[in-house]
Amino acid sequence: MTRDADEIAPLAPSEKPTLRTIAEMTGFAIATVSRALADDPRIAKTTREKVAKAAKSVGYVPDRAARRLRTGRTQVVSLLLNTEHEFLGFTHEFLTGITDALRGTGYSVTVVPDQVGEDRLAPVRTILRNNLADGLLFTRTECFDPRARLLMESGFPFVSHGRTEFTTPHAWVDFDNEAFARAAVHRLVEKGRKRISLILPEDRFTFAQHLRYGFMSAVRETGVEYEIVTDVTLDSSTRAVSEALIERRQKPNPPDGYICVGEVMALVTLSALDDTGVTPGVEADVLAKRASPIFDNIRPRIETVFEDLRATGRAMSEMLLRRMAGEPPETLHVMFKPDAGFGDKS
Amino acid sequence: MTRDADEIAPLAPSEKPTLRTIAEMTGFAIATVSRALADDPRIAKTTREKVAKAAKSVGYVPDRAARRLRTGRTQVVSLLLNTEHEFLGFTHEFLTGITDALRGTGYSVTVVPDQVGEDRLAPVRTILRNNLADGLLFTRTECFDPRARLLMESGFPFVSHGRTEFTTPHAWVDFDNEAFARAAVHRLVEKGRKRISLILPEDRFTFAQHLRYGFMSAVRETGVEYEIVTDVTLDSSTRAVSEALIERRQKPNPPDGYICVGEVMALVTLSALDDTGVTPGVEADVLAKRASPIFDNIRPRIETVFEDLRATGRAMSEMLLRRMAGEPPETLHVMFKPDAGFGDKS
DNA sequence: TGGCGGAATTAAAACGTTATAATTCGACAC
DNA sequence: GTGTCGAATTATAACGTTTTAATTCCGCCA
Repeated sequence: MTRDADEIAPLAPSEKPTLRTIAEMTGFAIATVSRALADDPRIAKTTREKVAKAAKSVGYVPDRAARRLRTGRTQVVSLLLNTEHEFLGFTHEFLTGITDALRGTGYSVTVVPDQVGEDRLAPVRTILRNNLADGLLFTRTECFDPRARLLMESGFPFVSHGRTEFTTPHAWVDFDNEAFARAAVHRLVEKGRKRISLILPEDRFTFAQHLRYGFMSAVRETGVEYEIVTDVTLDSSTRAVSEALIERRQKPNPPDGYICVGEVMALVTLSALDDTGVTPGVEADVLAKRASPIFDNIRPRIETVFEDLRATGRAMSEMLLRRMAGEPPETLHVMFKPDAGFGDKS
Repeated sequence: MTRDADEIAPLAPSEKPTLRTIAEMTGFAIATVSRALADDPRIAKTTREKVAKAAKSVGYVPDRAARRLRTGRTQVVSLLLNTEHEFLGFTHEFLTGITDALRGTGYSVTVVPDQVGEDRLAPVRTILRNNLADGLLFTRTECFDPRARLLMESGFPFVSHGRTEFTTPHAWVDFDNEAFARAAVHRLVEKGRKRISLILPEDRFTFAQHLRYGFMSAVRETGVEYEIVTDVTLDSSTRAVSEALIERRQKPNPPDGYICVGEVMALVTLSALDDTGVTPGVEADVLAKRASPIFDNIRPRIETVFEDLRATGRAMSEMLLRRMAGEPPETLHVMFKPDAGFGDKS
């Protein structure tokens, strides 16, 4: 109506600006403003510019609830976070990578607890049914992960940390645990170790298979003796692991090389060795995968391979953004390789 | 219209149930259903029951976007999470406590990065302006924390981890760092240590004051020698801290007692001692505050005090719920005390 | 018989968007 | 002049709630 002048009307006192505010300022209809802000080419360029200017001048930012109600898109990404085990740097690094990648995209991250013991599907179902997110990230992937299956069936965008054994492709980011295990065995043999011990995750996790395969094939290649600790897994309590390790050392022919998947295992192993009077680097060697830079300060120094979880979180988020934008999952995966060799510095 | 029968109509195929669905099933109006579900006493009891039953039978759950649009409440709690420093167990434990306490309340947690280096207010402003949450949690509180100030001015519910020095009351949860520092000094003196070293957080953080005060008063009480490391703070890089510690040991009259605020400092200190040929427990002692249970596996064993961050996260969330429900902040605070004394087991 | 009060329910508006389906209006062809 | 087309804009409905302000209806009193 009052669109004669080229000037935009001054903004109303101090109410939250909405499309209507801008419409009144510029004299255009709400629908036009909405389209103009979406940069719809069907709106005249001059109009778009005028609207953009007005929007900026009042600091307009679209109401998420309204947009969400209308479009059904939440602008939220959910992270299924394991809360029962110890992770040291894991959670922190991973989360940092995720928020890093999502910065400036308008997406926010919500954290949803994932108890491996309980029904891992429950939180996923809630998210799907209540439409709480546009995409999902999760860790600790199982070979036939029920979450992955449900999400694939529902056509819901997700990226898993770790692969599955499903034939249908989905987006994933993984660390090459097979290569890690293989390299660790070779390195220990190189150091003259004769009997190598490994603690695995529970079998249902995909990376248990990768670790086992890498370990076994390197063991066969080198002919070194080996043992895979039974009774105890990566998820056992530190106390249980510690007891198992100590008990083993009191029996004949104990291992002299230890491969540790993660810093918690490494610390437990080191303390168990210490408690049984074994000096790492002398009578035995410990090799570990670690996610936290702080490990440089562990004494005695041990050789480690660094899994960059910040980069992992970043990669997963970027992938999820692409999935949510409609990109098909076929080519969306990244495998992080262990760095060239072991070393306590890198 | 068809409310003659007492039976509720069978639900429509497989669409997302809404108030309208239930209204059609029961024959009541949407408004009635809404009220009934809110257990409004102005609705007849029998009606409420019938509606509840129908809602349950179709698994109705209110649409968050719609509710949010209508009421302005987001059902979201935001956590300002520091992403630049190393925290080992901190983030994981803290977050676990939060999700724990929020389970079943309908609130979800979003994680927002908080870079101490950058403008710490920016994320808060965004949250306020865009109405992204109903409440806020943050850590690493400063004496005159600008975030706390802004939030108090805006009347926005929040709980800080750590106190401020503002006169206006606000909700907080804190660990008694003063008592920790005091107890640590006394314990070291008890062990026969003569010169005690402490690394503090940057001055602007409130807990720096508490630590300093506890430390200094115990030092005066006992008459022990002391030094507060300059040049370096809790937030310095591990490398810088390590170098400072090592350098100090090469000068005359080095400390023989170290108080470490957090496991990162403890590890760095232990490794620095090791690197300079000092055996903890013999020529020097290290005492630490820790947040992660894994520290039991650190060798050499050191005495620690456990700050339960899971409980902290839980307490903060519960408090925030009460704040969001309108409870005034005056009485909302909890101080966690260090456990009775030092010990490597508890 | 008429009116009144109160309990129970409901119609309708609103929250701020987006998308569908008009509507306007000038230009241009016939 | 009439008709058609297309570009630009707009009115309107809808998303699923909550809440204000009716409306219905019954019993009861005068």
